[in-house]
Amino acid sequence: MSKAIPSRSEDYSLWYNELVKKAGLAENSPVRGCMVIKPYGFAIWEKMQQTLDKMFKETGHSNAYFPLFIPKSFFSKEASHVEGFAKECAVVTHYRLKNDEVNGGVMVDPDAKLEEELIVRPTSETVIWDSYKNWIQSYRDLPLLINQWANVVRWEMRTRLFLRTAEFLWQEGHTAHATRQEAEEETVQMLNVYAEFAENFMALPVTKGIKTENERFAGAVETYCIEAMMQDGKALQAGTSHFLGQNFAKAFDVKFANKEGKEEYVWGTSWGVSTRLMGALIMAHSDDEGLVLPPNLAPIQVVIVPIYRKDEELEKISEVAEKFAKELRAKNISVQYDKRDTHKPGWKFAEYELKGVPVRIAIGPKDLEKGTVEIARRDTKEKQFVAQDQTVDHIITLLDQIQKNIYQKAATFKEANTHQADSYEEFKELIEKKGGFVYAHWDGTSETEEKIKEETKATIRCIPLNSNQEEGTCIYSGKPSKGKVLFAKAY
RNA sequence: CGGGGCGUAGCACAGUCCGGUAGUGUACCUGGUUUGGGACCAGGGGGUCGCAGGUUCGAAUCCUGCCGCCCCGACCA
Repeated sequence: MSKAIPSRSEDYSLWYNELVKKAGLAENSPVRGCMVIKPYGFAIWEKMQQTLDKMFKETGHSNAYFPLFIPKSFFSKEASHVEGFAKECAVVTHYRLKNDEVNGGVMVDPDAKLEEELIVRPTSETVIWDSYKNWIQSYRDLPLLINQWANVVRWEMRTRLFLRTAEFLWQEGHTAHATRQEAEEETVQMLNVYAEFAENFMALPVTKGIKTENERFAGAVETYCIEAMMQDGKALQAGTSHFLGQNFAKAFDVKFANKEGKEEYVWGTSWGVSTRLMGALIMAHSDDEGLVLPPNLAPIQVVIVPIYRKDEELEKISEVAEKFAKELRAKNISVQYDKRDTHKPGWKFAEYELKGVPVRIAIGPKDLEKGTVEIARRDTKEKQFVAQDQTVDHIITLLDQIQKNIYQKAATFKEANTHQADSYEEFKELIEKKGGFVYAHWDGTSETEEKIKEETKATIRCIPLNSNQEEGTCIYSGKPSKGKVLFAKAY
């Protein structure tokens, strides 16, 4: 990137957009509000998918797939669910086109109107619970632990690459349980899986918490979330896990016979993360040179660039390079040896920095002479010469250090931009001037939350799980508060 | 849907006020010299100036209408 990370939110948006495009992650599609994910961007997403999928399976979940289309009638069975999603749904009304004899081209065939419209899923609770009705009869069928990798469509008014697109890729878990307690435990478990993934793989420190009633998922009893801080100080909701109570079971009549032979409604959860995580990854770690990818998610962890004048030189360098590539791959490290003669070394250096490759090895004639290689790390941009016989070990430790360092840097930033406000004056000052996360007392009412949002644009991101339960008075209304909550401007 | 900005070569833009038949950088192609931080020189290809209509001898430029994109707001993962 030619310019430094901008501080004004408007400039930050442009900077972000430019980075996403330059790094070859994604681009705007001609289709309204949609994006094209390019191979390099998709490679990162695949890494995320593989990692999460493994974590889901380790916690006992299985994958399945449900329809893209949801009959309108399904959708309206859970009252608050419709209300929450009605405004942003794409609707299929016809099933055929025909030649337009008047204007040329094709037109929607008016004779092909569907009797019942189909909604393109904005989320799959309704179709899935409709199936669960048939899948669940007895307590022996529970718990039912299903996940689906899918695309969903939400007709958002304004879109932004990865963070909010009309169509996005995600994973949605939908589980059914015999008891309230078990469902609640599942909700928290999956929240912890997300937090672990964010922190250990994305190198993204997150705050776990519960959403307020205003921000709660439509149809949920309780919504848990993880909130991350971006480099402009704004908050980004990185994942949600919902305790659905018996709401969907009642709406879709999903009952089971318990051990005593009595019929009961099942208890549900749902949880999801999306390609939005890609946005989080980009915004949390990138610098003026481009992406900074944590080694645990980087499609290419190590790139080897030869520096040479003549073909004989390249041959000798390649021998060394191929040897390292082989040895590193044997240690499960993904390596790319870029010996293209169509680009010069300096060009390649800049290119791989833009793409966020964590480690670069450069090998030139000087290295052949001295038995060394030059190793550069992306996060700090430090370079050093390392003896060839120590290179593999060095890189293994280095990748680990980089992973930790990126996390630490983000954690330090989050810490430094988290503040406490004891009065509304102080609160407004912090939100306006410093941004970041602001902890403050709140009286627990939606009215106060709304007022603060109107006046400052800051919303309650969550009621943090690990918050100290100190009593106090609401900064806005002066009424009693049970503990501080997390406010921030959000994406 | 409101408020601002913008549509000219693959990309980034100048030219528009003041009309004269399209330009710069970059990318691309060819040849040569280069290669330890996005090389240099020479030559070359590529644009119905967003679309439609109007004014004019003549329109990227002026007028009218439409379409699209971006940023901010409302909505949201």
